[in-house]
Amino acid sequence: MAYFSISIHQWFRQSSRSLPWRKTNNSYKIWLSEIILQQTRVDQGLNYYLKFVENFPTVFDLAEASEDQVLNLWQGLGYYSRARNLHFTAKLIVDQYDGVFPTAYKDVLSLKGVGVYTAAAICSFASNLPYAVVDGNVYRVLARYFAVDTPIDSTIGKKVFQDLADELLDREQPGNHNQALMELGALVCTPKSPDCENCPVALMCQSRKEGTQLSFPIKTKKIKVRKRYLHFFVFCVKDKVVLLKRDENDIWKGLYQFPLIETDSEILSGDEVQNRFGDITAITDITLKHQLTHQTLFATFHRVFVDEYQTLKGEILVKNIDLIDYGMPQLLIRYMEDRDIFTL
DNA sequence: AAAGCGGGGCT
DNA sequence: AGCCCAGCTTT
Repeated sequence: MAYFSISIHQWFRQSSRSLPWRKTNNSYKIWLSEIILQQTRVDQGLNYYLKFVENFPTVFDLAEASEDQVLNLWQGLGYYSRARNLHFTAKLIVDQYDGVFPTAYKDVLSLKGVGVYTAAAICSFASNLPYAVVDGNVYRVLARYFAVDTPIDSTIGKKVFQDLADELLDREQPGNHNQALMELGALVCTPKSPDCENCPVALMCQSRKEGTQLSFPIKTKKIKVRKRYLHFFVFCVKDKVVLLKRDENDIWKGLYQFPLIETDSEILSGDEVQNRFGDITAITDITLKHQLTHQTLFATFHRVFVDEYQTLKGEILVKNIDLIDYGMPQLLIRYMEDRDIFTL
């Protein structure tokens, strides 16, 4: 076997973290862990994984849950389409596969929320099938090891790195090989300060020879952040508040929020409030800044105290103590905790 | 091919 | 403030 694979295997046996999804070959649990970990650090996803396994021990339990329950449990983890697709796929596996998680790569890849990385991960971890994973860690490790200057965020780059990973794959134990490669990226070949002194393949690492580790991997696209101004109206109706579900293709789809007026600047005119809600007395509370990857949100909260409220289409009245059961954006959770709205 | 989608940790 | 994370879907 090749130097690279032998070296990372040995390192992996000695230095890998003990993680719950590595102790099973239950493809349901492996699938669950992979969806949770998409674009998410292990430290952040671990508790969610434990919660989900506890609440939904089998795919049948997940399929029987409501989407609201699943989103509520997913609350705070971000990229909520993952939760909606997870639930959709659980129902599909029960309906179309009698609850038996598919094994063949093409079947796994066809599942909603499963792309080429996740399909390769599930197939190699659960069934030891020879598919090479390419995630953010793999891009970084391979780009540095071979000093590949092809941008990873280009179509050609994706192919170059997938081909490289395919060639490098240890076909005797693809599952261990894939995990070792990713673990190396997560623990040693880290983005900002790689621990080359303790890297098992430092001897043959091309970028280390050149001292150019930090210039890899190459990315061309820059993140552009747009500003948004959100005015939330917290209608307090005795011991209840008004919520509605976000159903647009926008951030937080599927989560619940307070009635909202979005504006082009921080200015909200009285006319806009009048047109939307009629004659109300709103007390402007506070503006919170909330940073998402691609958006900077300025959320101003207005409190409206009324004895009665005629709900409009899609709106519901929820007791404050029951708010905990609704999946809501982290920004609103933060506000409600600050104002003790959960217990009001 | 490019844009859109969260939240948190690290530098 | 910018970058990155066990990426995928939609446009």
